[in-house]
Amino acid sequence: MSEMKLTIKDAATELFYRKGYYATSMSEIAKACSIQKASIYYHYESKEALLYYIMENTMDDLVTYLSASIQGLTSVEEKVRAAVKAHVVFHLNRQKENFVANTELRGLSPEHYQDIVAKRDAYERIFQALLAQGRDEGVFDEGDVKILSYAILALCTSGAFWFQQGGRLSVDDIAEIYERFILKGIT
Amino acid sequence: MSEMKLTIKDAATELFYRKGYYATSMSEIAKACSIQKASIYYHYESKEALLYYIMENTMDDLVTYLSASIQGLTSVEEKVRAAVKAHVVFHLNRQKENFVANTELRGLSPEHYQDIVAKRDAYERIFQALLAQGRDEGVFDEGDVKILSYAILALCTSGAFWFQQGGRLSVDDIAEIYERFILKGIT
DNA sequence: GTCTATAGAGTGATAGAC
DNA sequence: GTCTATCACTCTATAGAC
Repeated sequence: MSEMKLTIKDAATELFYRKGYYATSMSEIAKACSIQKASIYYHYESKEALLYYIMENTMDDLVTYLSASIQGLTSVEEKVRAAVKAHVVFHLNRQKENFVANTELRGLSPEHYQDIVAKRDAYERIFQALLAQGRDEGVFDEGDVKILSYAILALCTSGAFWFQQGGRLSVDDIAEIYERFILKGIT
Repeated sequence: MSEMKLTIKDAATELFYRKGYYATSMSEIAKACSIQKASIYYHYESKEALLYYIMENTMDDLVTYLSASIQGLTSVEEKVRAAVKAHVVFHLNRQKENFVANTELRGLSPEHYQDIVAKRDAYERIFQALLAQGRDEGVFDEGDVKILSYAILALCTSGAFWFQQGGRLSVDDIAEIYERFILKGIT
């Protein structure tokens, strides 16, 4: 990826995060990069392609990070703990792009929308499989696995909506609070 | 409130929910009401005023509903249970306007934004006071009251993002799942 | 209260020079 | 790769007739 292509992506992420996708114009993105708006179209086909590009990268990295975080662990409880921690850490460390990926789905074309939702569903299924395994092994409570997974992910994602870098609590502090809360809730 | 004013509000709520505030035009709202877009301005000063009106009503009703739901209860655990249930039930029964109130804050003018955020903060403080009371009485675990309140509210609000009327689970089913999960998490 | 007509500004995207 | 210029369109909002 060329330097300017990356600069544009970062500027767009920041603006989509702060103002929203529809409220952000190509002129504003261009201004943030000190180029003309026409120049963006050399790097990206359209505004929607730019949004898709941000989301696609975020989702792919998220799945990769989660998979790496639970690999090698043996007990299902360990795995869920690690998965929760990974989700929280990823969402807080890459707060802006995750916020965009979670709130601007409606900005995508139907094809791109389907693509991102498919990635999100695959990601959710990893959590659902762990919850089902824990339930079957008798480690976790009975409970509706789908609803529980939605609850856990919504909870862990919500940090990205209010977290402030350099604030009172560190990323690890917050990850630990959520981890304890969730494990108590399901075991 | 006149009949047409209400019709416009409902149509706008539906469209803001489905397409988002910025992606919805006054023409679309007008079309959904079978009037011309200019006629909307007889009832509402601007598009932003319409958004504010929706949010203000929702927040005021939410606070009223919560207050009524916990009034008369004595133990702090009872109160938290009732508060959680009230929050979930309100958000599922009035799903669309709650979704809008939670996702379109950036569409408001600075003054209106402050106003709605103040209402939201006041609402959150009711939960925070209950959590602090429970912690002081030794009924609940030690824990960061602010972070916990954000977690609980994000969790209970998230139902409004995926809930489908007439689906597999009823409003009461979901309220009960969340209630159990949260009470186990904090006690 | 609702209409038609339009002002006035901004939008995403493209053409073609350099 | 970036620029200037512009197209074609949409948007919110207003003026004034009825």
